[in-house]
Amino acid sequence: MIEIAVIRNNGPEVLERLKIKNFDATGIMERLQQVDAERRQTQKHLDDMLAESKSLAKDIGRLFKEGKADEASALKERTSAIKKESKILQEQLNNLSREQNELMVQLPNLPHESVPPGRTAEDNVIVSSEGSLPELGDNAMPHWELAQKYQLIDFEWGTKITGAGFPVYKGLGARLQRALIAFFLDEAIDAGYTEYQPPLLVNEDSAFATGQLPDKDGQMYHIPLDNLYLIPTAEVPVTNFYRDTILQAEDLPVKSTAYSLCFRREAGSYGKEVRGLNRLHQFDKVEIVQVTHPDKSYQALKEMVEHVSMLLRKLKLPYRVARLCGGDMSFAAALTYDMEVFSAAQKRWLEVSSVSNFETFQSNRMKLRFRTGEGKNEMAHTLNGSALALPRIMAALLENNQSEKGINIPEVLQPYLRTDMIR
RNA sequence: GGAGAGGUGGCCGAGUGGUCGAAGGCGCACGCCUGGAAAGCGUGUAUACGUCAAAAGCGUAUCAAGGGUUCGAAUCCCUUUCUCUCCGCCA
Repeated sequence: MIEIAVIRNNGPEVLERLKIKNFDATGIMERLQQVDAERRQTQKHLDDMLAESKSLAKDIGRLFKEGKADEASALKERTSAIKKESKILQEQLNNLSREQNELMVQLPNLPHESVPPGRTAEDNVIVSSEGSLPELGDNAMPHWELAQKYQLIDFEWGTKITGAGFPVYKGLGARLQRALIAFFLDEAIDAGYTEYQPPLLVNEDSAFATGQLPDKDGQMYHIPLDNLYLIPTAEVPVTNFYRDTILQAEDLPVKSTAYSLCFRREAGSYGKEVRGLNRLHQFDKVEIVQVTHPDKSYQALKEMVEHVSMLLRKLKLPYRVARLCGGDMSFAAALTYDMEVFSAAQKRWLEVSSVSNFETFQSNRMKLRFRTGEGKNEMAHTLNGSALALPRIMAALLENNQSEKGINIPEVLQPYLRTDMIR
């Protein structure tokens, strides 16, 4: 949620910046400013009224004690009149607050000034790339064929048990998953993150706080009986650890990491985009999350991008980093870098990580603050990134490292997998 | 799932209709004391919104949440929710 003070004082700028996200906020902003003014006026009116009522009640109490029941009764008339009026005002205030909130929640986060304009992924700006693209022979196989050949994944079983998008990893495929998870977690721990195992189901408040609700309602699996959502990313539970919290300045930055399963309905996806491991309903991911001082968040964003880059270098995967354009960014993000690896047999760049700074957007929704040195409470900044999402990493590893003899395992994974090749 | 008990400030804990944002304690911060520390003493120590250019100050709300009774509610009533204990079920 954008802070109300910004909306109140910098209206034109808000409109301009949201245009970068291809969001026309004119109508919402107009109404919002109107509602905000009305709300404040109503509250002032109500507060004054309640103040009078309160002081009258005190007088009445005193008069009763002094045995002046007649005088007290006279005051009661005024006080009950106030009560009637204030009830109406209270209702108006509630309605205005609700409307204000409903409007606020519809506004996406303001993009950072460095966000390039644009509509689709085509308009993203590649800011760096590293590693050379492997040249595979004509008989190179895509990962789904390799998975079949080496008995690593059974897509059929998954379809039988659940449906498309729920693969069954088996044998070395399952072990490779586990190796990657352990590797990613160990690297995150070495980088100063604390490991957590969060719940995989979250309540409405949590899903709202990180911005999945109401924006992405249809993208999450929902369990109506208990009104819980399956997490689309560990970002949701982990960031929500600090919902309704006031941290001390010296606690910052808070760095958390978690491995979790992620569940996404991916309604509307089809075709080669979803072939094999490219897009799943259930997948594994290690997430890194930071809560930082507002002055430090862009430094932290840089570090997180660097951390993910380091992982990809260690895995010897060619990758590139894209700064997302306004149109391709998520609702809640102020600045996002996508990390893509080259999947050599598919000859495609696959997004394996998305690292974002949300500034105060999530903090404001979840009331995540910190106490400054001067003893004031301020919104903290939140950030998160995948480090990393497993399926596409697996796809690229299988495709890029295939050979006549088998699939070569990168050195860093060998101790975890206890082999150097899948044969 | 059944029965019962309970949710008060960072923590513990008092408070069953009247000046209560809430005693007392702990913790924390600052000051005094000390060679230094501990102890001791003193002062301070919630959040949100509103008012204000801003701060101070002031106003309002908040004792799980929402509603009700009353001139007045932490205190009485209703609903919801969460926690705990016992029973049942169960990895």
